Amino acid sequence: MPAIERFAKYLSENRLKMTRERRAILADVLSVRGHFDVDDLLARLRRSGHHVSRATLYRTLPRLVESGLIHKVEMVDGQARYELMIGRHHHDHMVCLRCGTILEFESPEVERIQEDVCRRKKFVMTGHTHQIRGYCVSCAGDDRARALDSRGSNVAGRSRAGAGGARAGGRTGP
Amino acid sequence: MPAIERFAKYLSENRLKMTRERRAILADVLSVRGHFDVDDLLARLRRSGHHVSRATLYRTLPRLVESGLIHKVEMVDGQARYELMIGRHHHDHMVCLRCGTILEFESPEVERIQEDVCRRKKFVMTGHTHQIRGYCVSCAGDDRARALDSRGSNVAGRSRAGAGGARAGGRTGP
DNA sequence: GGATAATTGAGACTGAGTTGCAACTAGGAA
DNA sequence: TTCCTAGTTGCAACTCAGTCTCAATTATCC
Ligand SMILES: [Zn+2]
Ligand SMILES: [Zn+2]
Ligand SMILES: [Zn+2]
Ligand SMILES: [Zn+2]
Repeated sequence: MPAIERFAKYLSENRLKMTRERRAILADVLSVRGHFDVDDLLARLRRSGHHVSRATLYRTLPRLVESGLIHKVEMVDGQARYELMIGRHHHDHMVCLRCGTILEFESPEVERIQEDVCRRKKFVMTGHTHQIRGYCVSCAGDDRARALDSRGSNVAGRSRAGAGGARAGGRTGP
Repeated sequence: MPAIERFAKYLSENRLKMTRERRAILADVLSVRGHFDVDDLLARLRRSGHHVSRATLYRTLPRLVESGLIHKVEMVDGQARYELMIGRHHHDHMVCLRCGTILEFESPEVERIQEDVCRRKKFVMTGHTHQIRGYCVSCAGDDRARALDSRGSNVAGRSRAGAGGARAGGRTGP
């Protein structure tokens, strides 16, 4: 089933409306591969001439998540990312502290162990977050790398471009 | 080596000073078992008659982390926790979405797999975060549980006591 | 073509955490 | 011990992601 149709179905099933804004957001989301954040999305929307307010975007993303079209990646650095989940299945992430690159990994073994642990502790798991921090190939070996994290305030190069005005930042994740 | 001495060593090695505030914070941190957040700590400090500003607390915690005495647990819900690490080793966490209880687990197997993955992707790992969300024994089976998370905005019962004034909240994490 | 409930945008607000700055103080030098 | 200076503190203003309020707008059902 086409994404737009799937979203429409989800909406009508929940007595929600298919608005121009929601259509624009979905269209944009479908056009990106990889992980993106709210600012990325907003910048692209504006560039393509759509007027969607930040509030509306923040209100729509959870709908797209609930409809199963995208997935929210709650980053520990406090900046959530999203990714298209159509035809994909669960995986976890590795984040480069210098360039921001996000790699993916999956391990049925780890998933199994998680369930074992939960069973043992009688814990009902509803979700999990598993992120590896460090430096990707092209950033490792760099001077700035090393040290930081593990012990110490692990906050390194955020990709946030300084930005000029209040919240106009245009980011373009690698 | 006693904690206070270890901290003093760390401080002098870094040309930092052992102030009354730092001593009070360390003493308090040493008196707690389990995971605590900044508000917990601040409330206890005030209760025990110490005047330590929020800013100072935020400035001191990274020092305690760097000295290896405590560890920062970056929660995905945006509220960092800390825990004493003296005589302990690495572990990860399970967080109850209803009561806030934090359980711990450790799996050498998972840690090994992580390293394998990194080796394979030529990623230099400096740290990781692995958190399982769900419901603990006493909260599972409850009505409010179920649904939420996994798909949908996984935000459930934060332990935050309503609190009256601006930031006076007294929390007492289980 | 309405009626009506959902939606939108703007801006105020929240909450965790950070920062600039003037006053203060630990701790080595004299 | 007294001085001197770099480090420290508290406060308040600020940042930043995200949420909320509310009047105006609009999709959908009849
Ligand atoms: Zn996983
Ligand atoms: Zn991914
Ligand atoms: Zn681990
Ligand atoms: Zn722990």
